[in-house]
Amino acid sequence: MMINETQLATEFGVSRTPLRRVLQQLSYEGLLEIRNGVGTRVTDIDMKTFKDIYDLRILLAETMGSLSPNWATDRHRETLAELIARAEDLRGRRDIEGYAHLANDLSALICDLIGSTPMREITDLLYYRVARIWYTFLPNLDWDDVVEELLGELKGLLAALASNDLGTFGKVRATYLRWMLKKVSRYISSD
Amino acid sequence: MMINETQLATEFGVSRTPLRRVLQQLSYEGLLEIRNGVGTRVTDIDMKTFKDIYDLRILLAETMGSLSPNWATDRHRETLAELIARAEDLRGRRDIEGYAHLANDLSALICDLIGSTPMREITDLLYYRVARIWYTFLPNLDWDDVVEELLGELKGLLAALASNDLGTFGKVRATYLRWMLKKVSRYISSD
DNA sequence: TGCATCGTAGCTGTATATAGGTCGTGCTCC
DNA sequence: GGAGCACGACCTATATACAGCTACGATGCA
Repeated sequence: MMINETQLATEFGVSRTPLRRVLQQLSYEGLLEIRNGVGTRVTDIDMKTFKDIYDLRILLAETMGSLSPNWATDRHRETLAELIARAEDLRGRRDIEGYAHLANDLSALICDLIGSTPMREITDLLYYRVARIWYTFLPNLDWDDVVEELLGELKGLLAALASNDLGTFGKVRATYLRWMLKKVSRYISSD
Repeated sequence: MMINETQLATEFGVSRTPLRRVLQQLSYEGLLEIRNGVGTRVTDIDMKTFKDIYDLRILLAETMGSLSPNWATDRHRETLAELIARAEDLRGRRDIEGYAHLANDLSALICDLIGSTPMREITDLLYYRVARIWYTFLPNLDWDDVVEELLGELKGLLAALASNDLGTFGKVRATYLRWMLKKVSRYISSD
């Protein structure tokens, strides 16, 4: 998808200057490619990069328990319980946008449990870098399968939070990430 | 240290626009703090963040052998040999700027051995985020001690490269990072 | 003398005109 | 007919003027 600065600036009701500030940050985060004289386009991602990012996310998830974790509070547990309710609501109802919002909120919750600021920022960055790719694959996967796997993760995460065990929490998350990677890899190879 | 956009733009012979692009990126990387109506200042770093970043760098270094490493070439070994020569030249000659350049080049060499693009970018980012802090501590440390430790690392790295063992390479690097962290921590606590 | 308030200097944020770069198209020349 | 070159449309990059924000100090009043 191509992006036109003037057009987008008009659409948002601002001038090109603040818009460019945002575009350049997105470019820096790897979501856009800006080429002088040509245009700006949303990057697509190759399979190697996709796997590299997932490997890194898995590594970070497995380590989140040992690198200055935050203390889990009741608020975290309540939020997670809400997410489980929303996930159960997704059963049988093919709502990709709903799944996306749920995944975003879950990512935010997890980041909130990471006490190390640089690790939190990187975890957040890597999530948004592959999220959009994952969503493009979602329509090709078995919906019930995806929802059940998500529910399994959420319940595992809540159990870990209940005993305040962020080590296990990270391990559960890593398992889920591995599952996602495997799911997408299989789709790619069969493409 | 405070930064004035207009002044700095004049100094570099460009207008404020491209300068601001750079400042905003540095701000995004956490090296600057930009406040509307007030000014832009170089951030200083608290000890917790410093330790968090080092913990993360150590983790990444230890994992660089297993997460899609690049193949070491003769060019890498030659460059490393040059770095060793430069380090030996530093013996007895208290040249902090020379040490800084050496460390930068070493960091670039290491990043060049990381095949995973996101991991390489993060490794690079984290290096530059703490490098300037390290240099402010350098004058307070025993120079010979620092140079010998660096030489020890460089030789260890070269030995690992010789047998094309990036796992060991990362372990050696991690050991050096731990030493740096310990050195600075001790200085902080005794301050 | 203490305090509140307002003005102002100086900074970053935004808008906009202009410059510079890239690629496609069509003409020209071989 | 084909290759090469010049031109123009369209894009991002930069320069610059102006608006908005913040901190601080001067000033007037209690």
